[in-house]
Amino acid sequence: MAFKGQAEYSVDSKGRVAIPAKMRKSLAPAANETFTITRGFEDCIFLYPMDEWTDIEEEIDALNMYDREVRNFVRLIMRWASEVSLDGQGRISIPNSLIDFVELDGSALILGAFDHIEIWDPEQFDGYLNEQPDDYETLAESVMR
Amino acid sequence: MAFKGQAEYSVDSKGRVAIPAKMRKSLAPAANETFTITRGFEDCIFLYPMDEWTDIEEEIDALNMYDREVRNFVRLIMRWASEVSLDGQGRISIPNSLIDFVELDGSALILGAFDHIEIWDPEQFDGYLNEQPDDYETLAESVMR
DNA sequence: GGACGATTCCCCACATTTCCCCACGCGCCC
DNA sequence: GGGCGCGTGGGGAAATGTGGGGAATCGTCC
Repeated sequence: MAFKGQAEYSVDSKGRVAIPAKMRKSLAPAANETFTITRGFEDCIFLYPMDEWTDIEEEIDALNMYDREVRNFVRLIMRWASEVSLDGQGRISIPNSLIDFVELDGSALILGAFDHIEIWDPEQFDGYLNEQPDDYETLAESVMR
Repeated sequence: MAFKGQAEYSVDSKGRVAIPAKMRKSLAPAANETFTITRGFEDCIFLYPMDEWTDIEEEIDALNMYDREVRNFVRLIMRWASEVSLDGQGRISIPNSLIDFVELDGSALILGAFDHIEIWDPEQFDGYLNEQPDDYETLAESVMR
């Protein structure tokens, strides 16, 4: 039940974005139509269904908070995080802080990314693709071994 | 039910600060709407819900008080500590000593930091962020392995 | 020992924001 | 071609953050 596909949807004046119906169908019942939304890597937003996020929390819980680097990381990941649920129309509302952070204005690119969903500003994503030094085939060789 | 998110709220003339509703909902019933507030690491205030603080007390209890370093640490952490409870409006009042210590004036940044809540002076937090040598992605690579 | 003052605590009221519900139109699928 | 599902937009009600006031408590000074 992994998240697949992409779609470009509008972000309305209230910061709401629809989650594609196909991705909604990939949601485990245990997720209870609820996500944890937070800052992603490389200037995008991560959307973890509740059941997946629980695993991440367990990993964080196992860290040693008396380590300075751990505190830095925990502050960065948790300060952007919040819980969001689907409304009756299958949308979530993105916190203003995250909209500013990834510079969303008007439209958003929704990406299925296996265990989570990503939200990008379409232009930022174009820029990200162009920055990639390695092509698809080279990446596959080095990652999948 | 970890603490997530951030908010910038005002500190009124009586030293009161609201705790964001979302964080209040993450409070375990066992915490009984009560926190232990104390000096945090890196110039901020730590706010531990009562149930989490119990764990810390057990850790401290296990330390060897005949060790000079242990005594120094215990003095530092305990001398700033006190118990605070939420009022009818979901606020706590911060002891004057801690307000002076982190140089709060007028507004405070409330951070969810997994097992506790942090209170920063907004400018101090900006300075802290700028001091960070590593970016988010690098930190994640070194911490989460 | 009593009275005064300062401080703390609790309650009430307002303004803003957030959330939830309803309604419309396009497009896809049957 | 018709119906149903899906994405989009707006409005009303409840919850949230903010400020102030009054009563009880504590400590201090006379």
